[in-house]
Amino acid sequence: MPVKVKTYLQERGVKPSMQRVAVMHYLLNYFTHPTVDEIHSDLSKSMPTLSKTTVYNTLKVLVENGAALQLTIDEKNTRYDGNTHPHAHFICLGCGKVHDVEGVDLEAVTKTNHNGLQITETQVYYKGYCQECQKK
Amino acid sequence: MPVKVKTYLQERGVKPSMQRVAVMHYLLNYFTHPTVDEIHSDLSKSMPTLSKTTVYNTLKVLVENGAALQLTIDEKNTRYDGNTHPHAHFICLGCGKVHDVEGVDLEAVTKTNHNGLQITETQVYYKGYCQECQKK
DNA sequence: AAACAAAAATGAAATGATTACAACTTGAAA
DNA sequence: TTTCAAGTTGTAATCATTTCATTTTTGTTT
Repeated sequence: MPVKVKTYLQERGVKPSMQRVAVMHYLLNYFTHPTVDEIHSDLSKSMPTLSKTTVYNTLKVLVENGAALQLTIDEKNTRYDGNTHPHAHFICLGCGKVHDVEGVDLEAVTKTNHNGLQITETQVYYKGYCQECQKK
Repeated sequence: MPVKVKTYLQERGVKPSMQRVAVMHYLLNYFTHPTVDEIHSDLSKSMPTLSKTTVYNTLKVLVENGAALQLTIDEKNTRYDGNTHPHAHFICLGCGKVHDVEGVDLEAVTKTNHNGLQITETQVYYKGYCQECQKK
């Protein structure tokens, strides 16, 4: 771990409770773009009392403080990403997995003049089929 | 109306029932990126027996046949767009309105080499504050 | 035109993600 | 150590969406 998760949260103005550290730690180690359910059920193994409400609350706090990204690429479930560096996403319509897409210059996409709109966030979503699923 | 909605649907392989024509007509006349609820409650005025399930079914058919776009820019509600020409979208975090954003070259955004991913759709979403809401 | 079959529409009920809320716990400050 | 605000928990409510059985419509065949 490069930086302690506790410090990571404090630097972003998030009080580091045990539960918040656990969720943040999860997001900084598994870049699978997990759903609330996945985070909750995985963490429950080592923290049996962790409630799903807390996972919801925590993710809300993390997103509000720029410590996580909220993705709406998947119509079924909101997904979260601990990688807050701007990047695009791809969802496979075959297997449902979400991947990062590097090499898309989001800065460039955003810089265009947009008629006085004040843009705070840019999301680029691709849908299609991953290499695995193309074979089938 | 440039082309009859009935013809418009037939050209896209959608059987033009009364309900489908009504929904498609709505999307081709109101580019407000409406929710299912908005479509249903507006159309209900002139078609009191229209069920919300039918609106859901119809929108699914329209999206599957490329006659409408489904937007997930708004976390609360799925929104639909009768403008299927590729374009970016903006949602105002103040008032919640969704606007089209012209001048973003989606072709260019998509053309980049993405490691063998087969991309069938690209969505570009901006979030922020519209001119009106910036004043407040 | 009657009979039929397939497709579409309907409304009620079920599902499932998310939110609201009241009670309980924790941890830092006085 | 008492106090208080913030955080956590579990249950219940909410609300968008889906499922499903029934009814209606439509087009086709006799």
